[in-house]
Amino acid sequence: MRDSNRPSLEDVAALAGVSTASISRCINSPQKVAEPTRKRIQNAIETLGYVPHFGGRALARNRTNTIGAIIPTMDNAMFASGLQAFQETLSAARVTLLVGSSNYDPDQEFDAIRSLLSQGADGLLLIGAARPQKTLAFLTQHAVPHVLAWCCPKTGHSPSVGFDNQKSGHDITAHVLAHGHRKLAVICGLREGNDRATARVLGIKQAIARQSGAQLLGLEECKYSFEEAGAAFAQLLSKPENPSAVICGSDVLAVGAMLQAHKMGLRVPEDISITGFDDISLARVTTPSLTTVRVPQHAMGRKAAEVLLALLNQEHAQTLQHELMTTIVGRGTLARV
Amino acid sequence: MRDSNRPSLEDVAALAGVSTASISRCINSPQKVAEPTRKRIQNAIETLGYVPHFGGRALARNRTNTIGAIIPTMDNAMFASGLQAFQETLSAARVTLLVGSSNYDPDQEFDAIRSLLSQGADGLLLIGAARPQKTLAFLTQHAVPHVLAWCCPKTGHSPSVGFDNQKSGHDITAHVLAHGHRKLAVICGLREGNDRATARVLGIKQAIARQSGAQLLGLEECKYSFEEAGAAFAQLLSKPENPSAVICGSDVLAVGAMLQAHKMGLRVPEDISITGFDDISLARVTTPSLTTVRVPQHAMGRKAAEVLLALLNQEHAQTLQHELMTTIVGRGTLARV
DNA sequence: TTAGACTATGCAAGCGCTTACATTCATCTG
DNA sequence: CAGATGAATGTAAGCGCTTGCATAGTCTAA
Repeated sequence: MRDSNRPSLEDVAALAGVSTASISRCINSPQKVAEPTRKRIQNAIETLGYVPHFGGRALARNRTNTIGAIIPTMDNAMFASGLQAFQETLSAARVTLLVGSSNYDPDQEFDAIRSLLSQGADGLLLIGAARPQKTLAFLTQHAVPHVLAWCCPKTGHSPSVGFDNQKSGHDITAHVLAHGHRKLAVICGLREGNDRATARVLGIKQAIARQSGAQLLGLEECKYSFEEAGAAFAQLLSKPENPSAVICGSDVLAVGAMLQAHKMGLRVPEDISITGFDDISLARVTTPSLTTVRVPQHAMGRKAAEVLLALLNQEHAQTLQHELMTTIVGRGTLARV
Repeated sequence: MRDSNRPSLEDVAALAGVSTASISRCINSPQKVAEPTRKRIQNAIETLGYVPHFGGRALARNRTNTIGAIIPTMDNAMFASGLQAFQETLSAARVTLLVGSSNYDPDQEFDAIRSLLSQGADGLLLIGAARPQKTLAFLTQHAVPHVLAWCCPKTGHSPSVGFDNQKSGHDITAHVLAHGHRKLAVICGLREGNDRATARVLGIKQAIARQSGAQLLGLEECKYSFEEAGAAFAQLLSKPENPSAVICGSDVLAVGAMLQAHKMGLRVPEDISITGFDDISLARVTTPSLTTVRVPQHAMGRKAAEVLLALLNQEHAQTLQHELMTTIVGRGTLARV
């Protein structure tokens, strides 16, 4: 049954006294329509309040101009500004962003992929490189254009835009060691299925191994929440020997640790140093503000969008793997010992 | 040109040896298809990796099972958890959420509305009740199902799920006054086109007016950013007479003010009290943590989704205006004088 | 046994749009 | 001035799916 409220191309055509084809052309490539006709058509569109029907268009074009992004979580701001930049860039290209979340669960990610595709997404943004065979097979079978972000896989042939998590983990640790710390501890996110967290820890361990006299007193895995990070921090400090610095795999963890330190009467950084990772806005808000690793989220999101758009337009990209650099932001939570 | 990668209903039908109609039925109302046929069809779907074509479906059904939400900003977490709850509820009903943002600009909001509708949104979530005639006319003309959130308009007949901003502004101010403060100042968001901010300030002024001896020493409007709020705070404290408490229209503003106070060597709350509004996660992170107004974001988002879904299913709702209650969360930034 | 009631499936007409191709008409060229 | 050229517009065939209606097959009850 025809929805009487919604004017169709045909209605516009009738009002403007032209064929539907002209209307379509007028909308999609105005230069193909003569000036006076165009004016008449635009008037008709205006008066009817015509909005093209998405389904009809998608069907005829076999393209939705929609792309999907699957983010592990929206709970914290870890991916927010990258996603924002991604979205802005897409928006400029008149492409709509559809967001799904995986909850750090490969199965949920798979579902999200199916769901976004069934919503008509022309391409996908995925976080990280590690995923089960089933997912990879699905992406291949359907030839889904996609780009990986927040990582820079040395293997595989998916386009990617990201940074070297392992190297960054190494760097911040070297930075902490350079401040004289030797007894370290780590709080990281759950590593299973999370290649970024895994790589960061690898880098941290590597840096510690390279520094004589340095030791890793403990490592706690937990979800990215203040509460769990607080508990992890307490756990690390319940052992006979206390670390002088706790390196955290994310700002959220670091802030959770700081909150807990405060509860336990420990001063940061006088009694214990804490570092984060990501440099989300949270990092500037705490007292003292957080020494952390700045991830070029904005550039990453933007570049990822550009790569994906190029992919959809069948442009042949030169570079498939884009590696961006992280930097260390020295603020107040790291003391010299 | 047919995309060879993508199996269509017809392909599945051929493989399963049935008509396309049966496949469609098997997907949309399995009970209408006999057990053995269903099995065969499911097999075929599986082996081909069939995913229904969104456009085709949307066209045939004239419904996308997609709804749009237009949020003023995604920069901060002000709307995050409400939106999260909204999305979860929709998700459970197999409806996809499309998010747009307006940047607190009515024109951008109008564009976002058009854009989401042209993306096929079946309905919309909008924040606040104040919008230009042009927008209202458009919504009416197209008979767009929508619900307003974060507000509870006494007038107009759009369904809404929200709270009384004015009353909440009044309440937190009364709370501050009850702590003995008499010299107050306010930092609020830009009020033009923002009925929530406007109402909150109205409530604040009302409460001050009702308390003899209380005065409003200054009011600064600024964008919702730490920096601008910091500048606003500095401005308020540059006058001959200093407030003993600064009431902020949002946690973001309050945190910006706290950061600035810290820079200026003022202790919170010993030297100056600060209150927020919203109770986003930020509020727990500062030292001391923020006294603020808790907005029932989760309940609001969930309820809004329920109302909107009911609307789309043509169910006749009893109540159209849902008002939820806010509460005051006393934490560390409000001192007694 | 057979009419009647169901159930399971197929047929085919759209849904609103895009676009290859056809047509018309004005303009130019030799 | 006939024919060629090209710009502007129209015609109509799908795109992949849903669904009302038709049909075939199965079961029940008198």
